[in-house]
Amino acid sequence: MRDKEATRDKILNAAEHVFAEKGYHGTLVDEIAESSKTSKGAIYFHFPSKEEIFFALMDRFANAVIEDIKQTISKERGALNKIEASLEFVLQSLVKRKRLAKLLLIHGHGLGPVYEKKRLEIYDRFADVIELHLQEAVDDGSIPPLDVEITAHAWLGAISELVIRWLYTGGPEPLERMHPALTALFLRGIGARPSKLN
Amino acid sequence: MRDKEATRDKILNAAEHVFAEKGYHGTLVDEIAESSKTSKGAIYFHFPSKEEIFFALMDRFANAVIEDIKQTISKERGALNKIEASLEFVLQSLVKRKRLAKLLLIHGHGLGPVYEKKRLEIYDRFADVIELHLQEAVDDGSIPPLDVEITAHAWLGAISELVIRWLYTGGPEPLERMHPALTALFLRGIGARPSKLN
Amino acid sequence: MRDKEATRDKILNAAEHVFAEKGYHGTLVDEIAESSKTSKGAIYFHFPSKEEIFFALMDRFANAVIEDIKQTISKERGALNKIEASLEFVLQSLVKRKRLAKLLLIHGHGLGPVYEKKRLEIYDRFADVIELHLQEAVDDGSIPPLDVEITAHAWLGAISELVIRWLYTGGPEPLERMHPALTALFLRGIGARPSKLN
Amino acid sequence: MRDKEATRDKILNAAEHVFAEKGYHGTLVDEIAESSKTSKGAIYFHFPSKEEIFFALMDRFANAVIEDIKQTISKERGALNKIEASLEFVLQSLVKRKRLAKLLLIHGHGLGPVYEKKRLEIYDRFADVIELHLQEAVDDGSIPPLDVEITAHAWLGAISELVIRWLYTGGPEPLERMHPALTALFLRGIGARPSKLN
DNA sequence: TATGAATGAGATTTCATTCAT
DNA sequence: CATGAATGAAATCTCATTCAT
Repeated sequence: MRDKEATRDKILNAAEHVFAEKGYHGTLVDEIAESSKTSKGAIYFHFPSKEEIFFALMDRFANAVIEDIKQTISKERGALNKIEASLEFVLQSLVKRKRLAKLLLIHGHGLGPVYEKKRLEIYDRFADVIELHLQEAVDDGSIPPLDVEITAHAWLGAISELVIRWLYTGGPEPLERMHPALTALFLRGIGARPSKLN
Repeated sequence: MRDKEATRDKILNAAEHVFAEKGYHGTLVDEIAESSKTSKGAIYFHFPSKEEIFFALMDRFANAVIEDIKQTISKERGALNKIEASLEFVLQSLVKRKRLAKLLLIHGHGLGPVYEKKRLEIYDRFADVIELHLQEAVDDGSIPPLDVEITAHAWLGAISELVIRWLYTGGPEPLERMHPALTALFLRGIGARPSKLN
Repeated sequence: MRDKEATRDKILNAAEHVFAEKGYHGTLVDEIAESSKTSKGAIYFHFPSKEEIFFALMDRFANAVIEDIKQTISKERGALNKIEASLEFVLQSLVKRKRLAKLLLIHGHGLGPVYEKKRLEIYDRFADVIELHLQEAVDDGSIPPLDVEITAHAWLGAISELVIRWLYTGGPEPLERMHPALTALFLRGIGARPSKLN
Repeated sequence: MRDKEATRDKILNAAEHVFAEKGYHGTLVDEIAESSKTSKGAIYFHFPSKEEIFFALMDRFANAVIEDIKQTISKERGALNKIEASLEFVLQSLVKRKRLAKLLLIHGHGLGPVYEKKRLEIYDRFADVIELHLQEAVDDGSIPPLDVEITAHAWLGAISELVIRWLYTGGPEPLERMHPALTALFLRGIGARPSKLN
């Protein structure tokens, strides 16, 4: 029997390219087939529908990023340091994986309500990590008490918006300008002591 | 002339409902026709395409909100007060006009690049108002210097994300919980003096 | 507005031709569109699915034949005469409308269980007419008591089988040979007095 | 060799189930593979096509029934007795082997002309047996001369129709009601002397 | 022999837009 | 201005069959 996984991955990789370039509705299944050098039949053997290809891509992306974030965070000591490190890491991830960022942040919306639910799920997973460490920081007295859930989601929203804007306008200064400005905004926002601010 | 407007508005109102419920691609022109109790022919008499109906709706919404914000702000004295008032007002607007908010914040994305440009335009108009007053606050020494553009967009992103989340999960505490938490986050984030925080 | 009924009929007429020639699965909706000189869109405007076109055709056929039979029968006097007349008429109908007969008797089966239900429904309507007059004949003493339901369906089955066979083998003697043989078989079968038999 | 037969039979048995339930076109080769607990590859090793599986099934059924009928008939003395016995036997066979009966009588039609030819072939084999004995009965003066070919096929048609109807409506009285009614109808129809009728 | 992943021609259906009335 | 029947390009998905393993 031929290599099942290899084909599935070829499809996913091709889909990532095409979706990112043309958006969900702009992408034909035929294009994914051609671009993946497999066939429409192979696609429908591995995925029940076009939509599911997209969702599989979102999951793959979310899992990879979450995993990386946890890795990164584990190297830091102190809740605030962990938070700051993860903020930087998320920004870097999105910037590095432009294609996937476009998928997750923009093109998916074409799917309508169904997509939005999935997206919120994924954001929740990101938020969970942030909330965890915010709560730690509150508990150890590094910052005053605050609504960690709202804060986490507000941060994610801010990051999304700025990355989308950057993705569209193609500005040159993704990290250079966004990173320090956001760090300051976020850390001040939660009442972190000035010393944490460069 | 009267009737012309009447028909156009019937179409727009119906479209607002249907788009908000099913998303852009999920909405058939036939549905708008039926829901508006006019006809497909009438729709294509008043609008050149489905896309333009959507854009007209977004403009209608953006204009109304921007106008209202300016009104609100003009009553306040002091840059920080203006900022705080507008934050509250935007939240209230979005919460009040659920349907239109859904359109602007979510469902349009299906249109792809074309839509996103339009959306960024509208966000820019919101951001402009915020930036203006942030700069004022910096200039009069109320707050330390900061990147007003990034800050404005970060705020908008945070607000969007939270409102979308609320729109989808239907949580009961839109303003009650979001408003104070966001105010604190935002004002602290820009280094407003504690006295401004309740 | 264009003439709704005319198009619907054009589609139905074309479908009758094509289905009869190629069978249900052998017929493409494209072929019906082309043959009807309308368009695929028009077809799907008038019928929700290919299947429904077929069913509409069956209904049209059944209604026409039933109507004609009733007409024919009404001219005869005496239950047995009515029965004999209708037997002759059904045979003639099927022979005359080869195309529709093929549709009803043969090609529909391609639809599977769904079709069979519909076909049984139609046969029931035919059977009802026969049963009615058989019962009359029993009641007025022309023939001995018998199971009119079973008899009616047995007759229909016999006729179907022979017509199908004729349709396939293309034998030249449809009425000439089938009609007298079947008349004798049927009338004797229900115990009609010899005088009725030529 | 053992195993080869075993697999072939597993496939045939599974196919019988699935075809009977869903009709020819409604049945996927995958379903036969799954239901037979073999594989698509195995199916295509044993049969050149889906169609041939169906035909093999029909042959299997026809052979079994014909063989049984000949057996049954050989035990009877007198042409009319043989005829009556075979009528009863065919009914019993169909009733007993519901699934195969469905296949032969109904679902195959989906195959179009190809199938119908096959079906007519099989019916011819049944008809041959009937014709043979009808002719004998005519020859020995038990019944008046008649068109034995038409009669035989008319009988088969009548039986088919009634069995199909019973198969679909699931009426409870297959033999109890059908058998005596049909016997009377058929025997009277060929002019058998009253004494033959119970 | 057996497996099941892969193929790909082709099927049905959708839907924004047009246009005769 | 309004109507809604008609258009037709294009989209997704199906499934018998093949074939590398």
